Amino acid sequence: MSLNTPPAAYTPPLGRVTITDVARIAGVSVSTVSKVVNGRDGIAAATAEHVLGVVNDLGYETSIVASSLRRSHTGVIGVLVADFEPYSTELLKGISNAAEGTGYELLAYAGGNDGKRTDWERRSLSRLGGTLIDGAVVVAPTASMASGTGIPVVAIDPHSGAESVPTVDGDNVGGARAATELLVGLGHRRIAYLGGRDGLESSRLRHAGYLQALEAAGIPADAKLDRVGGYRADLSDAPAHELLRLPTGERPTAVFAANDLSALHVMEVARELGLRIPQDLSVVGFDDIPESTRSTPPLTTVTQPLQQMGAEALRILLALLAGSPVEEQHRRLPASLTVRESVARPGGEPL
Amino acid sequence: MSLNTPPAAYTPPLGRVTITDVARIAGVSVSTVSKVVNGRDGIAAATAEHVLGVVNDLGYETSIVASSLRRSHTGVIGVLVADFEPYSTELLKGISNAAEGTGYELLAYAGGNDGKRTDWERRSLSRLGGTLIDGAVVVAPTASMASGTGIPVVAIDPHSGAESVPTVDGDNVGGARAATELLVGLGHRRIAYLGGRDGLESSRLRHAGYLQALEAAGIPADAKLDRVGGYRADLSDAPAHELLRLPTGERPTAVFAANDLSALHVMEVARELGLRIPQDLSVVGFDDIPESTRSTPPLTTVTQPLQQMGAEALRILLALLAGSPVEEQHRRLPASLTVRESVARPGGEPL
DNA sequence: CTGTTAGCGCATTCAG
DNA sequence: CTGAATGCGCTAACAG
Repeated sequence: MSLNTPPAAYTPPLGRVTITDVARIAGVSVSTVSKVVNGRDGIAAATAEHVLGVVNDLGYETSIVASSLRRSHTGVIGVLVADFEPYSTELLKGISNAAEGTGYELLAYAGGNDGKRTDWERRSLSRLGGTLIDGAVVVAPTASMASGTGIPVVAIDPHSGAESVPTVDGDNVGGARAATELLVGLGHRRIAYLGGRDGLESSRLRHAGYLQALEAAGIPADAKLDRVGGYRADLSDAPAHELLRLPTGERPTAVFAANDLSALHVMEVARELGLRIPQDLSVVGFDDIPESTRSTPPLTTVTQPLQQMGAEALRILLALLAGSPVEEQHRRLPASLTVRESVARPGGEPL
Repeated sequence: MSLNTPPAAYTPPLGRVTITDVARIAGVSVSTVSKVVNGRDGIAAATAEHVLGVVNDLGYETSIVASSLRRSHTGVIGVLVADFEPYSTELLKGISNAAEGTGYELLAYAGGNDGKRTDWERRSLSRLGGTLIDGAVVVAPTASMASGTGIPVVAIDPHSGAESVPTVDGDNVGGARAATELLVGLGHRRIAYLGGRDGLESSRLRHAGYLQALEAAGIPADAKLDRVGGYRADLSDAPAHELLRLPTGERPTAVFAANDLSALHVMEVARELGLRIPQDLSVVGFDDIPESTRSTPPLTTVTQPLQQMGAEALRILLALLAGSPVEEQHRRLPASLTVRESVARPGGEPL
């Protein structure tokens, strides 16, 4: 069959197989291959079959890059994070589960790990949007993403300030208050707070919950015990050392850290300084990442339904992509306290 | 200044800001903007400054898609996974840490969650490679990726059979043998095996380790106790039920599952069937994902240095990208047994 | 120093 | 039913 005979000028594809390679080997035009691959009709059955055979032989796949440049949609949803750490990967698991069976593929992009850049979310969105991805879930953006692109966006754990995109978060105030109340109830009075990243609404709200609980208990807020850990282990190192090196009598008997990552680091610093947990220091975190059960002792923390939050964000994004109006702009999921062995009464008596 | 006056035909950018928008508003040509943005020299300082001003005002970022189509490299490394689950996200954390400061950004792509497709790795590689990403780390590919593209590739937990790409894995045989020996040492004789995904070398090797340990102990292998769970909770459900519903006397007193995900599911099924762990059934997993400490009781498992494996894969890939010869084609990291509360002697006596 | 031209791989008109 | 032409946003030659 002459169709199967490669033309004289045939060059075996060395690197990536392109649509041109397929066309040349199949002996048809590029546009015919495109139509066959995309299932457009108006192609003779015999031609289609033959082309598909070549496609299969060569292992051709349309380049998402080239096609997205030309097309308006790609069937790919982006998940934009600063970094792949326990919090964002937990959301990712939830998003991934929820994406199953929707026909969309997932592309997670970490564009913030170069350090100094603060507007990674707008930057990433701009770099990928409009072409590569049809929509995006942005995790913990610290800046507005307005004017970034025209694609639909949903934010998880949004930044402070007005934002026009739908958001998903947990009950930050309630969770923080519950965590602080637990410590107060145990008899702690010097309860330090290791805050989150500036610019994030969750950071502001957890701080507010902490202060509310102190006030309700009649405990005056002490600026010396109120630090910022930036939600990260490295940024928590200095403030944790400062807090735990305060002279006895001033040193906190408990630390409520704004997320688990910084709480776990507080525990490390405590161990380093010879403080026993929970006898000498109680520690509470926020998020309940899987790692929170791996420490010794396991960490008491505020449980957020992270995977569910991710799934919810994807659900909203899919609705947006389908053109359905979004019923609620802010979806808040409940948080609950999970008590493990990192807390005790000030003296060290167990619960 | 006339340069700042938009030309008559000015249209405000609605969706994404393109290089053309910037050029038009800055009153220069597209190529001039390109040169400025990419820091090429041969541009008057004043022009550069002016263009950068417009770029900033408009929040322009070069589209990774368009530029990658033209350029040979993108500064982005792809991590290709079937799915975002605890195993792959743990690797992702390690890769992400190792990528910090290298100048590369990370793009994780889940192309296998559409179900029936088995050759997701070649497909994803073909869709992204050659253009979007400079190199790729492929997690648990079950098929060869040869001829997919021309970019360098490193595989973690590779498929069975000859593969030309460098690979990283853990000590599967040794780990599986240690796990089985633990159970044998406790006095178990009916030790079931819940195998991994066919096509993966790790699956084959863990099975081999299990059989080796049985043979060394003089315990005949029993086909009825040797099942396949596909490394996934859903695929483990039926075989787990079958194993645990065997009549007393035939029912295994211990299950060694090929990964933690299936081991955790075995524990769920056991609970559902009213079997107590570890009194009625001992369970051991493989991987030591963070979730393995969250179960009650915590799971005994074979610890693989997952994050380190990810970091190692990235290190090799970077060497490949830099053109350095790779010293070893197969990098195997040690595995060790981590005993938690999910195992006991057959009778149920604690350790 | 700056603008013009030519494609990267592909999908989409519009003619044959 | 199929092929040739056009352009997506961008960069790299090459002119001016």
